Amino acid sequence: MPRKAGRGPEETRRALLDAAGTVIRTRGISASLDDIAKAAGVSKGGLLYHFPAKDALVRTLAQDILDTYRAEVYAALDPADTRPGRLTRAYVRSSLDTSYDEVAVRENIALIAQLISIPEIAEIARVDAERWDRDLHDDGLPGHVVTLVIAAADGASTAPLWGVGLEVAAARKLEQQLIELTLNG
Amino acid sequence: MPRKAGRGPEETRRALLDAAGTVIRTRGISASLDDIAKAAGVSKGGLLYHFPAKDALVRTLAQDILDTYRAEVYAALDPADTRPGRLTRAYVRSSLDTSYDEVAVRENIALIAQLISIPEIAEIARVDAERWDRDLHDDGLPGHVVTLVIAAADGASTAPLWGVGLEVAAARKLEQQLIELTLNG
DNA sequence: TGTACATCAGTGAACGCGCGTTCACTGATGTAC
DNA sequence: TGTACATCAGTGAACGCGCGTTCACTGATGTAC
Repeated sequence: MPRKAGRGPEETRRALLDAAGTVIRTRGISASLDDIAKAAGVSKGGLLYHFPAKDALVRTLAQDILDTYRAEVYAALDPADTRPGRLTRAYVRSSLDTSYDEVAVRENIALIAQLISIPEIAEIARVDAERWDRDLHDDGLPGHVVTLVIAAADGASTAPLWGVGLEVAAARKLEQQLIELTLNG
Repeated sequence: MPRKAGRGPEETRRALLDAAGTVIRTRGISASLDDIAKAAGVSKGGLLYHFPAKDALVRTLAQDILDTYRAEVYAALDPADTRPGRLTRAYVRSSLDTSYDEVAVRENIALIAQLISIPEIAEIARVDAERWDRDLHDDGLPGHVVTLVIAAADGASTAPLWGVGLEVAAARKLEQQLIELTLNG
């Protein structure tokens, strides 16, 4: 049974990446290729046609998640906001605003935390983190304000990883406090 | 070759836990029992005498790390400090003060992040996180201050996990800001 | 103090299972004429 | 428009290796008398 009717190869590839995300999120990084392939409706061989090895799949997945998050933050930029710190505020909103896809954002952090034990992926994450560092420090705010606000946003969005996330009201309040710090800091 | 001269069974057990920590830190959770055992100067069978299965070893390791961290924070309590928020300040100092064993504290976070994909350990971490939540909110500070300060401390100490930690000067400055927030908040 | 015996703290070989990777093969799709 | 052929997008069986676990065995330590 070759090429599934109603699905082009690019869609299969996308389905495999998505399946890898959900399966690894629940079963951990030791999830088998078989499980991932099945979740995408493809045989293990089919998976390996698109990604020559597990490493390649997982590397692509990590990069994809980081890119998606960056795109989300930039999409959260407020066009009406022209004051210094607008990127920082978008970052805060993306990290804390529960109206987004709260679960997805937070689960992705847990997923990346798992993938990061693989050296190649640690390197990918490092490059991404350095880019955030540059971009956020070019955002017009004093360094110590950026450090505090971003650390708090990261801490809050990483909290579910340890088992207890913020309640919605607390997250709203924190978001408000952090935004204010970027305006009066 | 039974019982190694100059080392009692309790010391062997401790050596196995320490070895598990360092080996898993560098090679990830998929590190083999053979590697861990060798690092502790024991055979694989010897390891399994002390810990009946890999799960048991890793569970004990996780609990040990969490307990150690808690003890460190409580040891960092300032006896001269009787104002509200003293535990929160100890938490901040433990997380950020680079004079402690900075590397160890931060690497332990990375280690726990890896272990947390195992459901049993996720549960252990959740219980621990809830206990911190209670203890910190009984510390005499307004909830929104605790949330902000602890989130920032967590975010800063988790930063190395993503690849770029704070510079020493920035960490000092952040520590100072957070302490001030607990005093004037 | 010596002896006998039980238990403790391991050793190291063997087993078996799961999983990543390879490979021969296949039917649909795209292209040339 | 039909036909021939190449390539694409897979399938699924087989292989082999690593790793967790089991197990028979062992020499040192502790205990009773």
